[in-house]
Amino acid sequence: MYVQVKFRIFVYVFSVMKELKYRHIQNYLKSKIQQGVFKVGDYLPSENELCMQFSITRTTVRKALDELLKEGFIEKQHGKGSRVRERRQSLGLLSVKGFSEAVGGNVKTVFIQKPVLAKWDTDIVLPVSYDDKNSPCCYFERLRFVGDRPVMREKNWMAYIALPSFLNTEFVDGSFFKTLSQKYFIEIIGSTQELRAESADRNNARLLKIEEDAPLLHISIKFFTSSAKLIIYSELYCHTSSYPVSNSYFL
Amino acid sequence: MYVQVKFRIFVYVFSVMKELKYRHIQNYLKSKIQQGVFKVGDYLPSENELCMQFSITRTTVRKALDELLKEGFIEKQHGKGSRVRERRQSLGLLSVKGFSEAVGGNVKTVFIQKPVLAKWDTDIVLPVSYDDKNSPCCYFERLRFVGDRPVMREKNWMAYIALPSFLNTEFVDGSFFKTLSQKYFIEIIGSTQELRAESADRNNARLLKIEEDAPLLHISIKFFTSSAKLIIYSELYCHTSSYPVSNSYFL
DNA sequence: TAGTGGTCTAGACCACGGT
DNA sequence: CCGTGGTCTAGACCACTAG
Repeated sequence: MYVQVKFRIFVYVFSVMKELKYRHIQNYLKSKIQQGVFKVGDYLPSENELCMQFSITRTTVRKALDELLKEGFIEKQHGKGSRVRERRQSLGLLSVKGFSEAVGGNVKTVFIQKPVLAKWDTDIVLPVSYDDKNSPCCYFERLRFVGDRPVMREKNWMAYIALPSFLNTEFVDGSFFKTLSQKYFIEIIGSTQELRAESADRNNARLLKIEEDAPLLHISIKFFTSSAKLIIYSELYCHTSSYPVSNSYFL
Repeated sequence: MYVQVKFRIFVYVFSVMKELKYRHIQNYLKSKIQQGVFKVGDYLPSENELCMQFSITRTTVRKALDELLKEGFIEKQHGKGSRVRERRQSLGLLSVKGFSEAVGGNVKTVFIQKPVLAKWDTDIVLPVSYDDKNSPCCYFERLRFVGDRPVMREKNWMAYIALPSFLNTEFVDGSFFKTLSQKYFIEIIGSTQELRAESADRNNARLLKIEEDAPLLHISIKFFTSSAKLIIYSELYCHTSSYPVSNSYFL
């Protein structure tokens, strides 16, 4: 009896430690993508090749690829292969129309405040988690332009301890999310948002070059990431009269 | 040679006609859910039972259930079973805070215009598809309250021919989407949206009982459905100062 | 302990894409 | 024609839930 119990505990601990086979393949491929070994547009090894490489069956390989598909890292093409795709930014987050369409030199992002240590601001609308409040806070602020017109002010906060070396990091392609993915291997896995139409206060009016009291779209977002420690809080102020905010969802 | 070609055509037609086994199970279960045979909270037959009922393997049954999971019709519980869940309304669509939370008698929806034949309105922001423009148009308009306060005006258009008997249909639980699902077996499968902060015009100000020129959140949505013929165009005007619009996205 | 869903194996045949 | 991904079979063992 005693032996049996010990055995069961051992089995339990072992099973908790063990990484599932399909998770292993999934994480292996994901890290290769994040590291840029497999670039956007590249084809992954075929399912049969992966079977041989890892000595597993196709069912398991397909399960791993299905997960990567769900996460938006790859797309599959019958008869051709699985290809790395640009990860969907449409994770329930809204994009300013013109930021995706206008791919010429039209779009510009300017730092108003490069990442610095700061206090947790009362401007943050969505509740800041308890752990975050007990950490120093890292803050940065940007202004986004379409052509010469400022269309969005973006304020971001997060726990300093979650990204220690972030203060001195150069942004990859000027993108915060790309930086998180490629330098820290952290992905956005979810978000909650609140949207309001407000009147522009003096500061926003000045930055976005609109009249005070003009209608302004205020979006409060809390981003959850693959790192449990890192939650990103953002407040966006969008001048939507020429460039509405848009998004799509399918499936 | 000639015979071979005929044979291949036959095979092709056959394969096009044939419903995949997992699709068959998927559609079977989906229709039972939509018809209310399996209600929200009910457990579906176990995977092994479905195997026996349809004389197929568990792999195939699981594929069918995975699809239903992705579509949001069921949730799985290890060791218990697969349960019908309230289908996610969060298909990229935003819900007014308070409409989901306030489940008491607090929320009210009032028709300003019951479904009628109308013209395609120029108020529709997103492009109306060519086929739709050539059909008569069905229109209805509602006003949504939290308590006694009007918080959202909702205008809806769609092709009359896609839902012939809709003009005389009673809404299920006062919900348009529930009506589509339970009476027509049509589900929302995607949407695109545009959001703007605007100043309230006289009409919206009157209906929402706010001042003219107060900031108003204007959401334009195009819903795509499981019926290729039916696309729904909506324009929402939200008074967000007390009840912001919110949504969440995960995975 | 019985029944459920979760993972995995070792095959098979098919449809699609390009040579 | 061959290699790719898509579907499907017939098993096996495991972990979770509940009586």
